[in-house]
Amino acid sequence: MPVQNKKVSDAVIKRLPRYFRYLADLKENNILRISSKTLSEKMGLTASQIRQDFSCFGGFGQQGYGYNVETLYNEIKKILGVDKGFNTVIIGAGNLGQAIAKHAKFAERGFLLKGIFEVDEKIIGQKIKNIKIQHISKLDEFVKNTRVDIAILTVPREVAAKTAEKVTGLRIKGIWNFSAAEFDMPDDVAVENVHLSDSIMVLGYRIKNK
Amino acid sequence: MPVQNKKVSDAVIKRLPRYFRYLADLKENNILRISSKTLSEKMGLTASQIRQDFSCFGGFGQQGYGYNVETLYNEIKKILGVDKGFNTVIIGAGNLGQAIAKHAKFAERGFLLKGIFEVDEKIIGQKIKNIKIQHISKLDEFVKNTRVDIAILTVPREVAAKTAEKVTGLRIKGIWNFSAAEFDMPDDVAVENVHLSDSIMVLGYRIKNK
DNA sequence: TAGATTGTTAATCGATTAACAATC
DNA sequence: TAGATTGTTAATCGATTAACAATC
Repeated sequence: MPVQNKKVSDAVIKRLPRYFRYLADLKENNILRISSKTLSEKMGLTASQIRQDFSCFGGFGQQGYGYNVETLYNEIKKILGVDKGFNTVIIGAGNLGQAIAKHAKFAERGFLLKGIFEVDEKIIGQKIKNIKIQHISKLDEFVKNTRVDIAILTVPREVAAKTAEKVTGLRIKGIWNFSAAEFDMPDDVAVENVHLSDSIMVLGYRIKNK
Repeated sequence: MPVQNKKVSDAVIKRLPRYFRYLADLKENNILRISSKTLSEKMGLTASQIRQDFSCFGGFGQQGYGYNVETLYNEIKKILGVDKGFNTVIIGAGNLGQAIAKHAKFAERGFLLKGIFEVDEKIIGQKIKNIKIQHISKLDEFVKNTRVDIAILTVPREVAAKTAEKVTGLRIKGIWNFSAAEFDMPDDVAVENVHLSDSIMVLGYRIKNK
């Protein structure tokens, strides 16, 4: 059984979704097996790194054969928790919050949107994907009835920290943060920042220095 | 003059926007100077790393004093190219494309939206921030009249690679890619991927393994 | 001046790559 | 079987951290 004994490094974890995408693609193209060498050429990695990465979780290959695409896909799916799925709520139904709510891809990947919360009365009551946008004050009651794994934070910077605190108080264990704020959270809360401004600035730098 | 002789590593570049954010914050709070030690505590880095990072660009501090916030802010701004600014176009005016178009923050950071392009006739002709959404076929002519540095790609995965090629053919030097596709580009084109699905999957992993 | 703090060189740590025995 | 390819151990590379002379 692929038991993960020593802590897996961040670098490896960040590559997992990329492996997952490539394997989904191979699967779609009815490719049954793949060697670390072939995969490395497709992905622009070294074969060595691929084997090292997978071996963190026990290794799923077979000498002389390579990896069975279906098996590997399923294993990574399990490692990422996508097989079990996660329930999410969006907090902040502005432009970005609404765009994310409407994004079909997340559901496909096992991230199910269960609720949308806002403070702006003009937006509250509207429906997105058959989910009625509620006032943020209703969140407490909501989490009592529905398991919520992830809060997607698309609120303005000024209220982000406060909202993050509120959310962790409700025992939500993960925050997907789109606000420009950063916050320290208790150790049992996972935060993943999507700083779009940072990302485009890195692009700017690269253009300038090409 | 802070001349950058040897290639600056990716790790450093990715930290620059974060420094920039923290410095903007310090500036806003009328803090005039800061030492690497104090900044390191705020940001959760080591003072050593901060000094190493800045020294890649020549070093902006002074012994016994630390760094002048305003100066450092301006230097990083220059390094990132934010002072000169970048012109952008959005290609794909779906939910995400529209949300990005409406996002005020990018303009503040020197990324000016100049055009929006689509294929869906139902959307074409609408206006966002006083910019009329045009058919993608108008892009060629558009770039003849307006300098475009960055194409923001919010098109479906299936057409992403083709669109990226089109864009580079028009001499646009940077692609901010939100589609799940990946593409190899000529060396003089910079691509920055924002794989939202990857990001939320990493979060899922972390929640599961806390 | 004395204390503080830089920029840089050296040491350490961790991640990537290479090599290879094991084996399908 | 012989060839292919794994998982893993060892070597290398690069990034982070520590130390410290220089100096404001």
